[in-house]
Amino acid sequence: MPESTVTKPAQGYRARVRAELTAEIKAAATRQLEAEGATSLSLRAIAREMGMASSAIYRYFPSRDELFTALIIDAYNDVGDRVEAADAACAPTNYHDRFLGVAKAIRQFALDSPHQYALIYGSPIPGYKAPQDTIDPAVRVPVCLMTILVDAKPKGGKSKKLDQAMAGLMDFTGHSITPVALARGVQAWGEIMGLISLEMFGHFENAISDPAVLFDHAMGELADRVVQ
Amino acid sequence: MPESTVTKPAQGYRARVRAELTAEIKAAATRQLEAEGATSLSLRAIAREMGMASSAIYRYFPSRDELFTALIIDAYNDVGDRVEAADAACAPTNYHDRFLGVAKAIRQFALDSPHQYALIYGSPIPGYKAPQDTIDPAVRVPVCLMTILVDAKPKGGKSKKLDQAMAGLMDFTGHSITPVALARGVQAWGEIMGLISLEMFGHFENAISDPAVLFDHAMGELADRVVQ
DNA sequence: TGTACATCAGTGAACGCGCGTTCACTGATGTAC
DNA sequence: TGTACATCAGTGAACGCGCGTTCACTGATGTAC
Repeated sequence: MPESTVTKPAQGYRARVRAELTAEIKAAATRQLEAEGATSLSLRAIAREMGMASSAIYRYFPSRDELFTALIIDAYNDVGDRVEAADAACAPTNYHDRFLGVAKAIRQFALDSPHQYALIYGSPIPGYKAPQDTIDPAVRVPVCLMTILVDAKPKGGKSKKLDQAMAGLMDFTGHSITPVALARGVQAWGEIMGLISLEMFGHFENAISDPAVLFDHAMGELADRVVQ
Repeated sequence: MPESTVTKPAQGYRARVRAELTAEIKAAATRQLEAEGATSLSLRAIAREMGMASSAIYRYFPSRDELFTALIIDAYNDVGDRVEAADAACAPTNYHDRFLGVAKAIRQFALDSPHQYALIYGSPIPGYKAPQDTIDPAVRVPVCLMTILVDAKPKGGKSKKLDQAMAGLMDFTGHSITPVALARGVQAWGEIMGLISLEMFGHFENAISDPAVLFDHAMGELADRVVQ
């Protein structure tokens, strides 16, 4: 309810209400995600929760898939924000802490938003094809990890085979580290995601009662190995 | 069509037909899984594919969830069979090869049956609660990995905190290796599953063009570190 | 400043579809005497 | 060996439900002159 604002409201009243409602729809969708999982997310249920006609959703998202895309991008940006913040909070040359902070930030994201985690790191949604716009948000986490790795200037042997197999990644690093060192980074990324996924998806049941302790131990050991 | 079998057919004709049809339903369900993903698996579609009334499925599986359970158990047993076979094919004291064989067997399973892989190692199916019967098949892979680890008698420090955090696993090993060594095994399991999941779920796109080369390299390095 | 028109948000009914599950039923196959 | 009965597989209709999406519409908000 903007009354007597002297300055013209930023891009108009309607645009602001629209942005708010768009956010609200995404919030309702997120809530549904948490209750039911990704595949059973329904436009009608969202509309119901918001007290509007189901057809009204189409003023904000042209289809169910577009809504999915928005949720996926938000999830990637959430974990991306956390990871970059954790990284930035460390002394730039303290690679060990930077690595550890990033790893813990990813796990914390998973614990805080398990369904968002499953949405982006679990099985792909059947029938849904991620558009190009998801790529940039998606790579923020690996980019952050690889940047730490490159900064740490790790040693490692050469390997023409590996070099070719990871051509895309090698280009990204500007060939400033060797393929074996880079592979170690990818392995670390794999170990982080693997441990978190095993935990989140129930594979530690009856075996590991305190995953946090194991994770922290593992990440300490991993950081020693990869960026020290 | 069993004609004039002298011996009485094993547990009767009907029982055999029944077993065959049960298998056929699971096969049709698997085919659907491959085409549509886990959540959109429908009893009616299976019945349609098999040319029978949708209600007939209920003679074989009392509900959709029971069918899911059967598929999940089959998937765990498939990867379990592969992993145990790969392990058994190695000289028992060649821990390096045993580890490598097991890791490659898991990845090969994922490549051969991506949707089965997603079914058991991806996001949980919303609304589905895995019953007790899935546990035994589910632990075959980690049990195999941990057995190799224990056989290799790895060194490693003590840690009361880790010991407690992994109490269940420690009990399984009969406390024959230290918690730090055991943690290294869990880390290895995490790295295997993480690298495969990143690959299968599309996170290597544009970065790693030949995941097989990276995986084999990583597993060689990992085996050196864990069981050598 | 006031008027005429264009844009937009939201409605409610409808289309066409698929789903899991139940139920009373018909025949065929097995079992007991 | 033959008969009477019980068991089982499979049918087809029905219940009650939810879904994504389209469409013509009503009012309210913005814009141009």
